[in-house]
Amino acid sequence: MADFDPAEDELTPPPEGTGAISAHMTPDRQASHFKRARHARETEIIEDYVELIADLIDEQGEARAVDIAKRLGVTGATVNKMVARLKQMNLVNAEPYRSVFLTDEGREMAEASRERHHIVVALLRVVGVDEATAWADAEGMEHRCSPETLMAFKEFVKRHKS
Amino acid sequence: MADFDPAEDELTPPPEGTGAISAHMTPDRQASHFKRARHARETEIIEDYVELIADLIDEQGEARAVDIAKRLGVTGATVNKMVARLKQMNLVNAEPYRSVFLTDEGREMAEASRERHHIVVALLRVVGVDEATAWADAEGMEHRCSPETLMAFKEFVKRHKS
DNA sequence: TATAAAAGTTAGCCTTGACTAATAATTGTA
DNA sequence: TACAATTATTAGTCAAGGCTAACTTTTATA
Ligand SMILES: [Mn+2]
Ligand SMILES: [Mn+2]
Ligand SMILES: [Mn+2]
Ligand SMILES: [Mn+2]
Repeated sequence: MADFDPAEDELTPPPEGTGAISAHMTPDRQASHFKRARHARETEIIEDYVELIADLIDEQGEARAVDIAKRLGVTGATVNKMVARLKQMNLVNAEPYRSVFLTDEGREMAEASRERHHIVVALLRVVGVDEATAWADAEGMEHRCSPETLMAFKEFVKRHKS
Repeated sequence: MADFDPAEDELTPPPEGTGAISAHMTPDRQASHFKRARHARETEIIEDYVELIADLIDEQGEARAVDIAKRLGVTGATVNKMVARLKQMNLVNAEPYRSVFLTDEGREMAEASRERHHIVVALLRVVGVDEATAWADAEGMEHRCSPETLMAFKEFVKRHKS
């Protein structure tokens, strides 16, 4: 952790040949892309949990561990441990044997995740991906799009929604 | 590992409300999306190593551990351990104190990864993402697009290349 | 050709995010 | 209200993918 420092993350122009390196893509800049990618990997699971907890609360009135486990396809033990982490991070409130609730911070993250998720699905649909595939692929892609890219997706979708 | 079985991975239609579940998005289907996503996370780092090794070989004639480390932004020790894993997986050939070479299988994976990487960048450019952001975001997104989505991207780019 | 610098290796540590198995608490039902 | 079924918790295990520090080998150069 603490491997990625946004301050030194200057976005990098593209290569010219087949490989990745050119005058614009120095080893250092490429390394910063990989660091950014590793950072995104770290937050992705947290985001999925929080978004799913919000979905359960909104759909069923509460988020029980057993339902979280069912929808994520993991065991209850895994959920239990992760909920403890989310609590530690002040994203949820949880008491033993009770269901899970979002803090204000958690709710905020959930809404943001949900919006990104939907933008990615919409973009995929607009460029011709079928609905089933769009929902499947968005589950991973959503975590790897920068705000800039999401904004571009949003505007592109708006222009091509017809 | 071995958590994702492509056979039972039926692609899933979308939700209707705000949350994720509807008649078409059952808990089971949503779980299969998450499993697919976890599977992609597992292979992503392997793909980055192999693609980078190919880049180094093509650009510099050989892939030395020190250069792999520099471009990935990790330590030499990390590269050493990972190269041992790649060798185990029959993706590279490597001897102590010598640089790393791709097996036929490794070269194949590298070419495929490279192509996906370029398709994703091209798609992002077409929908209005600037070049620097496109290269940064593609580093993560490239691993999370299904073949169906990549095909859609490819065709969309072809139609909108002008 | 010595010697210093650079590169590679190894051992040991850490966190994350899975798992199983055993146990405990809660909830539904006869 | 008992008791069974469901749900939650805890303890222990594991692999992946990072790290540092110490050491060895190779390579470059004085
Ligand atoms: Mn999501
Ligand atoms: Mn997701
Ligand atoms: Mn790539
Ligand atoms: Mn990548």
